[in-house]
Amino acid sequence: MSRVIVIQDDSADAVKQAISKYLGTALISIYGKCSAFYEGSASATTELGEKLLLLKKDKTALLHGLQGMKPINWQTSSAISLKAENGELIIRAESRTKRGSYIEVRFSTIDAIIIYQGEKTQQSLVGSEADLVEYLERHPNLIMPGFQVLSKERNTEFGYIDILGLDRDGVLTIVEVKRRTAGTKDVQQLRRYVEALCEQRRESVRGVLVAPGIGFKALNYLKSLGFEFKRANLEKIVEEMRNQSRPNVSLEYFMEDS
Amino acid sequence: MSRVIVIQDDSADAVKQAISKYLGTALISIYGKCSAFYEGSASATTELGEKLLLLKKDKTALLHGLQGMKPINWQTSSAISLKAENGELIIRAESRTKRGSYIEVRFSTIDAIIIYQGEKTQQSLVGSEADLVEYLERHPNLIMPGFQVLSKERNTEFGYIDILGLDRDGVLTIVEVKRRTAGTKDVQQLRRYVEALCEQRRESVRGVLVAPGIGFKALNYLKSLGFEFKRANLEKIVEEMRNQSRPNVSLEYFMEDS
DNA sequence: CGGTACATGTCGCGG
DNA sequence: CCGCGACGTGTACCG
Repeated sequence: MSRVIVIQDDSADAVKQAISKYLGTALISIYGKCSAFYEGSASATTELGEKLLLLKKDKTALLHGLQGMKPINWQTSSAISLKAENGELIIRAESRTKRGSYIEVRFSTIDAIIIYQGEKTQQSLVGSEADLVEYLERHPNLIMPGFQVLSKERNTEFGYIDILGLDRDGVLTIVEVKRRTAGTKDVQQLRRYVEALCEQRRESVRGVLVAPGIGFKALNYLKSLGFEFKRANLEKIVEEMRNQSRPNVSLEYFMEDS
Repeated sequence: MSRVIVIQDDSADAVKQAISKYLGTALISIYGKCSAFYEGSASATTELGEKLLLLKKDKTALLHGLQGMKPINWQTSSAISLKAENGELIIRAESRTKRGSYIEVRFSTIDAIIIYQGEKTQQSLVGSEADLVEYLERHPNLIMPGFQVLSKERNTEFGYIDILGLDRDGVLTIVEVKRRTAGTKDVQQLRRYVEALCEQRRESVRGVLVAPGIGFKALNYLKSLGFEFKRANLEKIVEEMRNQSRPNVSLEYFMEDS
C-alpha cells in the first residue's frame, strides 16, 4: 500500500470529502490559489495567490507561500472545519486553546492535493543551553579555578539561576550561561539575580557571564556593575559533547579571559 | 499550462534532474522517507521516517514532520546541492551567511515530488506593537490623563524607547508598550531606559509599562523599582484600529488600573 | 555586518 | 492551565 495519495482535477466538493476522510491521520497538502484571513492576537489578510496549505496529523495548519521560512498564516492544535461554497473550498482552523483565534483559507483554485501517511520520527539535538550548563557543572574548573557548584536547581525564588556556587575564596557566585553572543538583556538578567541574592544574604555576590561572545555595550554595562565575562569556546564544547569523550586537553583550552 | 507538476515512481537520478531544473523558480515538495543531519549553532540528527522537504523559490529549505508547527530542520537562504548515491537522493542546504551551517537530508524512499509554480503574494497585518504605539500616541490620555507625548522617535541614544513624554505635572515619563503579557525582561528593558535617562538629565524619571497583562514576578520587580503598570485592553484597541473608527466611547473604556 | 527589539513567535518545563 | 525563559529562534530596522 502506498503512503501517498495524489488528487488532481476534482471538484471542491470531492476534495472536501477526501480531506475530511484523512484529517488527523495523515499530512494533507493542498496546493492552490487562495486568500486567507487571520484573527487572534492580531489580525491579518493575505491576497489571492498560489500557496500551500499543510494540515498536519495533530491538526496544526500551516499556510506557506512560495518564499520564506515562516508560514504566511498558521494555527497550532486547531479544530478544522471544511466548507464547499460556489466551487470554492473554505478551510477554517480554529484554536482549541485561544478562543476567537482562527485562520480561514479560501481556495478559488485547487491544483493538487497530497495525502501523506507516516509516523512521527525522533530528533536529537546537542548544544542547547541546558547541555552547556550541564557540561559546566561537570567541569566547574572551566568557569574559574577552584569553583565549587552549590546548586544545580535553577528555579530559585529570585529566578532561573543557571549555576550558583562559590569561588576559590568562598564568595557566593552566580553564573549565567548563554549559548549565543551575550547582549545587554543578558547582563541585566544576571544583575537581577545578583541584586536579589545580595539583598537576601546580606553579603557580596559575584556575577559571572559565560558566553561565546559579548556585545560592546553589554561588556561596558557588565564592567560598570562589577561583573565578569568569561568567554567559552562553544564550538569545541559542543564537539566534545557530541564525541562523548572526556576532555583530555587543558581545561583552559575551552575558556579564555575576555 | 499547469502550475503543478507531479512526479512519482521515478529513479533518484531522474528526480535529481527534475529538482535541479526547477530549483529557485518554483516551490519543490519532496515526500519520502529520509533521515537528516544538522550542523551549525548546534548539532542534530533525525531518524529515518516519513517527512516533507520544501525547497522554496528563495532556496529556503524546510524539513517538516507530520506533526508540529516548527520544521524538524531548516536552512534559510541556502545554497542547495543534490546528489544521487546508491539509489538515495541526498540534498544538502548550506547557509550562505553562517559558514559551517548546513542541513543534509538523505532520502531512502521518495514517494512523490510536487513542483509548484506561482508568485509571491502580499500580506497585511494589524495589531503589532508599532500599531499600538501609534494608537497610544494619537490618544495620549489613554496612558494617563494629561499625558503629553514628547517624542515618538524610538531610536534614542539610550535605546529604543517606545514613547517619551511628560505627565500632568511635567515629570519626564518613559512608556514601554507590550502587546503581550509583560515579563521580567520587559521590566528590565524599561529599567534600562529610565536609568539611562535619569542619569543624563539628573532628574527623576517616571517609568510606565503598558500591556494587556503582567506576570507576578514582573509586577513585584516593577513595583520594587517604583514603576507603574497600566493594563491595556488590547483586543478592543485592535478592533478599533481595524474598524478605522475614532473612539467614541469613554477613554477609560480601554484602560484599567492594575 | 553587528546591535537591538519584536513576534499571531513556538516549545518545553514546573508549579 | 499559567508563568517563565530558551530558541539552531526568524525577522526587520538601523547604524
